Amino acid sequence: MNQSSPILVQFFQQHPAIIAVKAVEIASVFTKREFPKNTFLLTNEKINNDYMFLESGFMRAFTYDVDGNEVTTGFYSKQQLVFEPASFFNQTPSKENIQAITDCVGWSITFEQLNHLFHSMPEFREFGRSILVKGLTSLKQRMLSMINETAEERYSRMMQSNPEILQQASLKHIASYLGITDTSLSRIRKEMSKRGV
Amino acid sequence: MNQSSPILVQFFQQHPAIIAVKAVEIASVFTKREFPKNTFLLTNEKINNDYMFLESGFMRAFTYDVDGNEVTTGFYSKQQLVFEPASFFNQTPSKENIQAITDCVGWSITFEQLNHLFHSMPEFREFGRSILVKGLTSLKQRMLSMINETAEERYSRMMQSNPEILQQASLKHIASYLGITDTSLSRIRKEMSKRGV
DNA sequence: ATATTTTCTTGCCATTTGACAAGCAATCTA
DNA sequence: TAGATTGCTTGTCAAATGGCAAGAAAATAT
Repeated sequence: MNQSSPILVQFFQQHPAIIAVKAVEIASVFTKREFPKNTFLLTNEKINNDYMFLESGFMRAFTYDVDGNEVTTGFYSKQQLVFEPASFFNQTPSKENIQAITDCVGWSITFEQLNHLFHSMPEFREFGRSILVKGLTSLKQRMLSMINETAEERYSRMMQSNPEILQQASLKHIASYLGITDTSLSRIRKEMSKRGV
Repeated sequence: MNQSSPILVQFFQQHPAIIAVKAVEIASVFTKREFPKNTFLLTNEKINNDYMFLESGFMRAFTYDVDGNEVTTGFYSKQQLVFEPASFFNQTPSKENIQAITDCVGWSITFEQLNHLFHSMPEFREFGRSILVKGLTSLKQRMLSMINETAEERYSRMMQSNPEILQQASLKHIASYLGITDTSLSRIRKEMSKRGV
């Protein structure tokens, strides 16, 4: 059995269906990974074969639009799972890149290992499903935010709910995540500070 | 064993991991449901307890924004599964409504029945996972479309990929799905027809 | 430390989209 | 069929955001 991470064990134990002993068993399958700043966990066209828990550091996912510009599709801070569901579960080439924005430490398993855990542990299946459902829910929320709110409101909301993003990611990355240009975001920041926010 | 639907059997059989005999076994658990035009499969605050395959007809899901306006979150045509993942899988009150836009016929199972199938049939688990992954993937795609494309491009894309929506849904429903006002969509239509599209 | 590159800000102007209101068309209901 | 409701279009104007370019600031490399 590998050396394993107490933080990882705790992460699984948070799930209502997973008892302590099982959390340890699950965590023991994961392998430690390190990603220095600016290196990639996943690059375009490759198959995502890491289901990775981020223990420390900060990452972002991005893809390219038709004009070749980067579009940030997600930010990941510590204590989150980092993987691209379509590529990982279908074992198909990814359209996304996942990059370490700071030095990162994580723990990962392969597709095969994950399937083995799913097969042998019903409670871990439920955990896995809840991760997908959570992903869907938060993406739906983000979609509604795109439809109903102005860019400034979306930015405000991000400041409140994920302030760490503002410290870690560049304005350009944040802007494309919010669906605006970096120019507009700069102006929004200015407006808000002028009004004392 | 219930009377069951050949269309439903075929639907499951399309999945690579599911063989004919299993498809029949799965389909047999589903119960026939009918929804006259304008009736609801799910309403706000209720727990979604139907994992439903739509055999014929057309449905839409919507929620309300802060000002109380309806926002269409999805359209469902025949041969698709209709349910709200967060409410169904977490068994929590739904923030969405799902309404029949035409008379509909479907086949559904409960949360309990689904879990039983997941538990007893690994291939159905895989099917279930692929449904969630597909949902995530198409929502991501829609998100990118919101970020990178103009409303006209989004509308064009919808005309190409889901022309049946244009025949079934009202302009207002389509507009809020595309993230614009009905007024704007009306103008976009006019512009496009002026240019001969 | 200096040079170089990247990131951020700002100005000017264009485009897209929204808000509101009015009118017309289509549909439903009694 | 008349009346009412709902759905769609259009006009005017305003707000939000983008495109482009220049410069300032910050980060990075040599």
